[in-house]
Amino acid sequence: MTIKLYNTKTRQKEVFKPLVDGKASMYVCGPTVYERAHLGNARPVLVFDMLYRLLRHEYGAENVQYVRNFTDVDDKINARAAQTGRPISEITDETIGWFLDDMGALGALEPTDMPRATAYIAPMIAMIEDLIANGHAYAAEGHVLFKVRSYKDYGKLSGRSVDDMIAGARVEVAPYKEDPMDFVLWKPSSDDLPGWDSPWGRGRPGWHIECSAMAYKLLGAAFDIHGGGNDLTFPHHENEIAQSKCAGHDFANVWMHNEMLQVEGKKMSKSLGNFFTVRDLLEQGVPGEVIRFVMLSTHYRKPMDWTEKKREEAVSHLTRWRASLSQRTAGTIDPEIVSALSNDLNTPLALVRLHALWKSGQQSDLDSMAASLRFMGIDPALPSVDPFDEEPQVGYGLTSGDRETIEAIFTHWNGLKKEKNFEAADLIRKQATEMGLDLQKWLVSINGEDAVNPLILSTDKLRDLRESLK
RNA sequence: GGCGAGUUGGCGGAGUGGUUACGCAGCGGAUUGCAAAUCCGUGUACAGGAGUUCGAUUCUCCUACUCGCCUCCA
Repeated sequence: MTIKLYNTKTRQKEVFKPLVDGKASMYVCGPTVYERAHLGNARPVLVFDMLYRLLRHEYGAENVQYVRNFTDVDDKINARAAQTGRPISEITDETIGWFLDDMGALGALEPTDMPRATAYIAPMIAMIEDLIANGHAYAAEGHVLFKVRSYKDYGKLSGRSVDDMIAGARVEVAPYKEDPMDFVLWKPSSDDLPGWDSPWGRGRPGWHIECSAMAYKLLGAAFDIHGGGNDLTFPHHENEIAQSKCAGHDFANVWMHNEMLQVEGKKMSKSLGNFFTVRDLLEQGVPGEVIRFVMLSTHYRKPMDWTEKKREEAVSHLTRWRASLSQRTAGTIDPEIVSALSNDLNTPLALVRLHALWKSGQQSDLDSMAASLRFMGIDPALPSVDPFDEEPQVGYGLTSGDRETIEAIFTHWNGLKKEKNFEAADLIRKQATEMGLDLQKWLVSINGEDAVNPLILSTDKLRDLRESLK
């Protein structure tokens, strides 16, 4: 199947042709590890997870190399350490564990390589030395700066010129810079900051050099795809390109950028109070696959708006689909879905196809649907929409005690209906509805078993209602 | 100020130079103690203007608006 990808570098969709026939390589910028990943962090992870899955499907799992770094040296981490009094390594180790747990809950596969920046300081220093030797960088006052004017194509990826940017004048002016646009490759560290010995004294790397150095070490001088959020296009990726090209590397062939996430139509930010982490959602009882489904429902190059309504619709679809799929595992991935994904990751179109397969109801279509869902990172065999799952990341925060209580109420209600005592039955139903339990929706079938509609209930109120029935 | 993306029916969201997805909601019907769930039916929307064309929602230009990045937050 021909895979087409939109390349930021050329601003058009191109047929993907790997540098090495039958093998694909990709590098995706990973998180700076100092706190829980927020929902916006999850978007590139899921976008490139889908790409990774598609490439594995096309070339075979053993023929795809996927590198995603952890930035574990950064001033934000230093600040967090200073503020909490905890050692840096403790913070970064813990955050990396969280990140992998949270992304795993969203069904993201782990990349083949997950390098930590601090393990690649020597290659960074070597690369910086090389850049200085070739006149692309200079040392000044313990800093090493990249000479932006020495790379003629600087600004090409993001479509801007150095002169335009100077006009914009939002650059840090520092006395040691020859040109205000020059960016830091290496900076000095005081004794209380992490640092490594270097030809320029004890210091630490600037942000951009790590990706150039790690991509070179792990993927070589040239590789196929480089990805990340579109906020990274400038300056991060522009700077990566400048460094790597000036070091004589061909670097990435295709550049892919996902659009940003919004929440109810607004940018997620701490000041607006709409900032939340993936873990927050999971703990509220939103299953990881629901988060994934919502993410898949918008094309990666369009802004993704996370809304309560979309969350509800995703729950509804997955619940219904699961009821039809139960244990089906024998199918093959639907070709139309592969085709949709191969066209620049058209995940919304792939979901449309899933709807069609579901609606058909044919055994073979349902088998194919199950296989396709699994391909897209949603396991149809996992009963993760079970509201009684006590693990909050896959359920709705209800306990088995709640289950027993609801079952008792439900049985009682059904008994009254069988006796044609509708007046009493309706009264119970009304009481239940008032506390958030919709008895009528309770019969949604999941895997052939009765289940409740995903509602957040109060355990105490449930108990009260049950008592009142006795 | 610079750069980029976008504007599709009530909402969400694909796509196409001519036959106009799909989901949700709504409406009508079947079913049902009522209801839920399910099933059947139902929706000619492509920001505005100009141009190219036999024909444009789809291509070009302009205008308006929205959003993002350029600044620690992906």
